[in-house]
Amino acid sequence: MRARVAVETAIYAIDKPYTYLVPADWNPKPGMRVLVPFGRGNRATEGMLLSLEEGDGEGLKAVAALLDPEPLLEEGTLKLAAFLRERYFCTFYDAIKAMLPAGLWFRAEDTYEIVPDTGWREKLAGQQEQLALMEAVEGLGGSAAEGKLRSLLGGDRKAELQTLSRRGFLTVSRTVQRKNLDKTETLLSLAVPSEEAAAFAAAQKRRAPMQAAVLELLCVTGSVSQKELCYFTGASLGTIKRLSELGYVRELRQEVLRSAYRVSAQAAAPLVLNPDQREVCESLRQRRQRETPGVALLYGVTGSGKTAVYLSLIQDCLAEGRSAMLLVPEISLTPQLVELLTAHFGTQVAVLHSSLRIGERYDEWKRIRTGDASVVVGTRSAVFAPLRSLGLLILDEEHEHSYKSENSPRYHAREVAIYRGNKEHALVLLGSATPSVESMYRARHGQYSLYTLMERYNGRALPAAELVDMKLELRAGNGSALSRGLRDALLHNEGRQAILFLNRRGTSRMMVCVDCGDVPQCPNCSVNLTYHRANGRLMCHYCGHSQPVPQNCPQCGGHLKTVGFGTQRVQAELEALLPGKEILRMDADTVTATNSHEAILTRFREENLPVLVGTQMVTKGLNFPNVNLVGVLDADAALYMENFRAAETAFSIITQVVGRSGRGTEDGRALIQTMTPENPVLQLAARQDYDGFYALELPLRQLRGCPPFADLITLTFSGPFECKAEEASERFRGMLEAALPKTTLQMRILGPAPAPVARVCGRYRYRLTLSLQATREARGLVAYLLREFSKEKSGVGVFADLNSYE
DNA sequence: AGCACGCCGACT
DNA sequence: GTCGGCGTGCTC
Repeated sequence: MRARVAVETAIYAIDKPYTYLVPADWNPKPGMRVLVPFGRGNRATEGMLLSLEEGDGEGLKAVAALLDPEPLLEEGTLKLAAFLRERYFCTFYDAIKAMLPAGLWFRAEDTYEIVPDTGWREKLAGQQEQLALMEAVEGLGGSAAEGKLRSLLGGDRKAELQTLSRRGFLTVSRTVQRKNLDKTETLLSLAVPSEEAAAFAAAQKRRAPMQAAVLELLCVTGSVSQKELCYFTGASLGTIKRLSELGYVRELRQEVLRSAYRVSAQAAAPLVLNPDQREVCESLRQRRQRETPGVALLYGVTGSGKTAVYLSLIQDCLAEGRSAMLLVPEISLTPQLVELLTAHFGTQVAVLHSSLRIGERYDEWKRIRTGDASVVVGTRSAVFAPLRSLGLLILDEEHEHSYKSENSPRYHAREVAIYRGNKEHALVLLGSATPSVESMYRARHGQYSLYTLMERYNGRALPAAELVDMKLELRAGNGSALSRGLRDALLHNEGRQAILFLNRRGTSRMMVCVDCGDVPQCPNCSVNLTYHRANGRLMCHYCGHSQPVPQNCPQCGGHLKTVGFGTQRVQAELEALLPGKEILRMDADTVTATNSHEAILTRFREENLPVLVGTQMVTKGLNFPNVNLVGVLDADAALYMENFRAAETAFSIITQVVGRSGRGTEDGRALIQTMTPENPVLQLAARQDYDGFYALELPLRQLRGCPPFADLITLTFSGPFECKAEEASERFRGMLEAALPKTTLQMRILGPAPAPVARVCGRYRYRLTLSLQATREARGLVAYLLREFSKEKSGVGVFADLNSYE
């Protein structure tokens, strides 16, 4: 038998199924991991068994070992990995690593062993480095793992170790081990009838009171975990061992799951749907019953109750014995949603997101796989959750950028959800108050079905939003962050609350020299260093470079001062405006581990503080019934981004924050401060006019050859020399232009141009952008050229990104 | 990307 | 002669 295997170490240029011989009496199945010899050196390498075929293995290497007793991936999941590989220009292993929890991975390590009687001591005389290495191995008992040597001697000893093994002084062997083992606990129970145990306990009471206590507890409870038993009785492990030896107690090892979330304390309030919601639910329910339910877009204004629709549909799904997933952009911003789901569905809910510890994540994954959990709520990567008989996939806030992965595989969770929904006959429901232009286009052109919820909760009207011209404020001598109108509104808002939003990309701070204006830059990247208060250091978000804050400006020796992104200044202005009132601030500095996003919002609501000022974070979160005033302090910031989605993002953010106002009993008000009040995107956002925005944006997308009319493939070339990176992208353009006439493809090629962040980790980056229909043929051509390019060994790396958000 | 093979200069 | 530096080409 022969096996087709995807190999872990294969890079993109050589990634393909490799064929190996399988020994006759083995029982391999597709989806199992294997160990195979790979490359000239026949290094033991992890691989994934893709398929099996009949035939002899003439001239083939043989699979060395099966690593899994049962398949880890099913047929469908293997196909999904192939889909990711083909669509997002990644290797097979990149794809499966994104799909599986980290706890499953094996770690390979080389162990070096001294070959006896080689006379290495004499032959290496004078070669200090190598001699030291050999002696270190000898000191460790003649055999040492690479990691151990590295920590002992420091630095990378790979080259020297290789030389020593080539010269025959050392042998190398490879061990492959699971990184995270399943957590188990020992369960104890009585090994004898309880009467007998009780009698023994009574007899032992004087001489061995601990033994008696253990047995008495076991008589009452039947079986208890060893940890709990020790905790409640104060017994030591020795006591238990002794009882086990005496034959009174039986030990049983059992797997336990680490769960990150506790079950909700309160029971769920029954779901009450208004007539609109009920109608949408009913219609979606029918759609879900179809053989191919397809994709539905639920367009519902802020506060129209999309969540209730989600819950109702999930409920139905479970009642039918099918499972469901709910994806959210960022779980830490939506703790109330997780709470709501656990209140309704209890332990059936599994939560998956990036800040879970590896073990927790792995355990949630296992609960899903075994069917113990049938509702998954999670961020982007939860779209791969191994739910069986999936009936429903929901993407809440489907327009959010966090659904797009920024590293390989650069997938979009929406696209993966649609793929899965299609294959597994499950309904995909995209929800948003400001749908992405792509999704709305598809909904209006019949590719998706469109459902609308226009009625706001409690029938509240949308807040009245006004654009405030900040140019006029400046002319009137008001240089502060708050316009006169906003000051006035804040002063006459007695007893009510206001949210002020400072729209800055990112949420970080930097340092600037007050004398020469210099801003410390990262030595490796073309970005400003950001100041981290927690460790008092300047750090780079791209490469991780970190340095202490300099005493004085490195350029002129002047004074360095941190510049907040303005929230601090606004806070000070507000304190002056409203003396004696506490002004709550929420940004990267005030949100810490102990003072969470949630804690700040809770204080705001419960203490009825007058003003909350903050960055992006204030746009998401709980509903505040007492907020009747919202201020967007610098609406322009969102508009000036290099991305074709800038307008969409700005519209969405402003609409969201304006929607925070007037959720209670009275109608709200919103003031949007801008230098360009004539900007149509801002005007439309102020009117909450999504349809108007869509009508404005769509023809621009068509004109520019952007989604939904065409796909964009971004090719990024990076290398240590700027001219080489540029030259390489120029050459790639030439390769594309030469290949195009032989195809039926149409494409527009933009660039080369320096990437928005031109240097990262000391590597210069250039970009080509292709505007085309990303058909199979087009992707195939790009993939082919990427492989050809990599073979050139130009010293320039390249990656492709389909419909990038960067 | 690794890794081995091979050719060439330096040193024993 | 032997060792190691670096260029080249392949990975079932």
